[in-house]
Amino acid sequence: MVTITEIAQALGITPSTVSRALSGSPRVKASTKEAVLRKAAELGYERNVMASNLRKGRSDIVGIVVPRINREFFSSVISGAESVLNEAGLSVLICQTHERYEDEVRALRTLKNNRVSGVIMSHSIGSKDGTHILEILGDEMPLVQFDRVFSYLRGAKIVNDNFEGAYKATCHLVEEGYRHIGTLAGYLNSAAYALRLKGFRRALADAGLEPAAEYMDSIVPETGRAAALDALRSGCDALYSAGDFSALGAIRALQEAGSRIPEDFGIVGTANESFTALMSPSLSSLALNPRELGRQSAQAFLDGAADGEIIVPMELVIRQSSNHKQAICQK
Amino acid sequence: MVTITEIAQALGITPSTVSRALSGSPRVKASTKEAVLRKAAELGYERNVMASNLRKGRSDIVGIVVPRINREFFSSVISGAESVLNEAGLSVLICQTHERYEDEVRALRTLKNNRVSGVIMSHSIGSKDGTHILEILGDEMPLVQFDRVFSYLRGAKIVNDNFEGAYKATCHLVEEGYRHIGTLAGYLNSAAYALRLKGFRRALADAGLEPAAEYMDSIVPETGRAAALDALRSGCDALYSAGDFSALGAIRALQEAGSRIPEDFGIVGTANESFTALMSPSLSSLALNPRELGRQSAQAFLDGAADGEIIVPMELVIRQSSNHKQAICQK
DNA sequence: GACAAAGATACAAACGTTTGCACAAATTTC
DNA sequence: GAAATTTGTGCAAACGTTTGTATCTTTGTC
Repeated sequence: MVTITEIAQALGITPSTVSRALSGSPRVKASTKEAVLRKAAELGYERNVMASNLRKGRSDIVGIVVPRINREFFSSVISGAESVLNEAGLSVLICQTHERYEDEVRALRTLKNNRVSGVIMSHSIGSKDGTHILEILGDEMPLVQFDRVFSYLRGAKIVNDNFEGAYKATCHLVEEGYRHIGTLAGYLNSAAYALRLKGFRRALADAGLEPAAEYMDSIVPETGRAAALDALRSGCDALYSAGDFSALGAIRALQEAGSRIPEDFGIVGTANESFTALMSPSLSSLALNPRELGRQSAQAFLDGAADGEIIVPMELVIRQSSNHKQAICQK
Repeated sequence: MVTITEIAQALGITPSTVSRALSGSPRVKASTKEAVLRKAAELGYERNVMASNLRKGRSDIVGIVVPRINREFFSSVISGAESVLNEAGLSVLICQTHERYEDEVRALRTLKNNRVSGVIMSHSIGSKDGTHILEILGDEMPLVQFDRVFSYLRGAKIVNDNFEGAYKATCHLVEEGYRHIGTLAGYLNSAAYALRLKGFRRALADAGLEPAAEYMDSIVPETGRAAALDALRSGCDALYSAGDFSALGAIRALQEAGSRIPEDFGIVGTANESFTALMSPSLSSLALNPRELGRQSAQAFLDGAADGEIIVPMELVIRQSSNHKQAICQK
């Protein structure tokens, strides 16, 4: 492995100058800089990152901590963050917590030990509060939280605009002509779901309507089925679901009950999971935009991870399951 | 940040002994070792990984290079590998190539510069051959390839048993009573798809049957639709698809053409994408087992990444789309 | 009790880079 | 034209760990 010392010897100058030349310091003459660059290329020099890190006291690595990487949402966030960070010459060290507090602690310690230049994370379900995070990271390490955030911690927080998103989704159902609209609201102990419910209610209130039904169960297909059948009995003609999986269950149940979608019943889900486009009828969904969440998180880190919340808009993807007007017209 | 030197001073010994004590060298007395450990805990010492890496000439980081992280297959591989590597005290540095040759080169350089202790990768579509990989990594760096492998490179290769898997899937269709079986074979310039076609043919040959049709298009829903309609016209009653998306398209087309699945027509896909379980009818699929691929890749690295191929079995997940016998019986 | 062998620790030199400070040369200022 | 400023480079000390070799201490052996 060729070092800056060898380059220096080859050119009859000192390692310091070579170092400065390579890092583009204004303190070295243009001609020397050029000579160094040429020599470096000639010898196939590559900076020893470990030595550099040691001297500088930090690495060019950003740690990302997520519950699981093999979830489309998280992997897309990572993908987005990685793109931005790579562009800035930084690499990404990934840790999974498997939703466990212990693994989260271990991951943060690993990152701290590797002297990463910052941490971007979404905490695990197992972490009931966030005190351990600052305990491990200390006061210096830049911290960016996304999606699942402890709002009382220092640093930047990047979240979807769940209120506005749910508001838009619900308005869409109203505009399509549905009038008895209910919701599958999901776990209300999560801030995201609570905001979606608020957005739903506000949209109806602004339209002069009452919520036709509110189901606070978890958002899996089974609860979707049960809620949809109940909603049908109580005269609902549309549902906004805070998750796609519960919306899927709802559609199946409604179809089996002989209800036509979107003619008789409209549904909008949330998350824009890949299967939503593949179903029949395809499912309208409020997209979470995870890549953008990742990009913004990375950018927030690059900008210094200052305290504050950045809100990323959600996009409503309209598909067959809520396309009431057009379905009616075609008949 | 507390260093081994401070621990040494506090105990009146030298940094060397502290270092050895912390790394569990047999050359230090049990009592000293214990004293060091206690003092280290007391002062909250944490090893400076960068200094350690510099001295040792390598890091405790393994690089993983994949085309895209936000694909279920790759993220699951990473997840599996990460689990095993973490267990062994190693961290994971992730790079995406976005299927581009240039990004792959850049990623490998980054890893090389970070002096990772090994590379686990699946090459991008843009890499027509693998010479650049060894050019960058040199002769020393342990290399493990998975799924998309250049077989002529040194190091370990972990691949699915595509032949055996397709064989099993096709046999399953035969056992269910279908007799005019075709295939959506996919891109044959990829080794995986070529092997699946071979497995398909062998299974039919062993059952004394002829392939009823073979479609060599890419495996997207659209080609699946077209192929399925053609297959129906030419008297097929089943298809093995080398991808789930083409199988999805096929099912939709067949349903629209009035064919009942699985009563009139059976289908098995490949990859076990998450949507396969959510469809109606649900799609039988040959699972790729990416987590296991990841685990095996990590293990192969830990074992020294010796030359050779490790073949991971695929699992056939039987769902409604091929459940001919039971569907018939129920009537 | 002397001497060898082993056991435990100390010494010191790396690893390759960065960076504050010093210094020399070139340029500007009055 | 001397002093002041700028510009470019060299010197040397870090950064904190690891590890080969040397040294000291203990134990064992005859």
